[in-house]
Amino acid sequence: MIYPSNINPSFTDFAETFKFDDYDDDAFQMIMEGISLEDHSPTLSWTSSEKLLATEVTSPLQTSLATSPMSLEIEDKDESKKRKRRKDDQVIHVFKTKSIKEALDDGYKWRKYGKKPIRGSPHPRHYHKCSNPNCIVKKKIERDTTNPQYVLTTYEGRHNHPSPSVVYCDSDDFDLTSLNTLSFQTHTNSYSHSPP
DNA sequence: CGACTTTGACCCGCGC
DNA sequence: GCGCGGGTCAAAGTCG
Repeated sequence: MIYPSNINPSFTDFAETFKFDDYDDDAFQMIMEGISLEDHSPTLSWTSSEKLLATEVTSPLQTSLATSPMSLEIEDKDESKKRKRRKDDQVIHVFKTKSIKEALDDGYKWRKYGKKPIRGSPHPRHYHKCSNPNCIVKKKIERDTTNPQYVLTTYEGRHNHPSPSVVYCDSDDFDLTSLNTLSFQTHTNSYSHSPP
């Protein structure tokens, strides 16, 4: 089974999303495209412009990584083009999230350092850096031009420190022992994440 | 007062 | 070489 290991909302937000009976009324809708709210068994589907390059996730515990962007890697044409100008070991993650809010809580602290109007889009792009002085991870946030309901969040690099607000899980369904090592395969490399 | 946001200026890569 | 557009810097403003 493939799980969207996401993405941005803090685990708290993520969990709450699945509890909403009438989520349309909530100011914050975070529904990843393709997630079934009925059976709580998420499956993935992405827009045709995106190619899912990492597909295998081993357990529902992936949802516990909602606080961490080190998960799935999605490549679209533009990002692939831009990547050529980046360092070889640069890791890019693009997440598409249905949300009214643009500033989704992913558990890390970010400092905004720029905002630019994007040609062809009525919505500006926001630039953020990780607030940790020793961490060079960057995040770009913009609204999907074709569907403004969605927010595209692009992460560049990997955090070299734990999230200041990690919540791994609080459900009986989760097997904590599985958290020791979670591995992912991307098109550029494979890596694993061990929680602190 | 420190942390964060805003915003105009600047830098740089790319296409022509 | 030049212009355009995306990305970054840094000073000023804001907020708690």
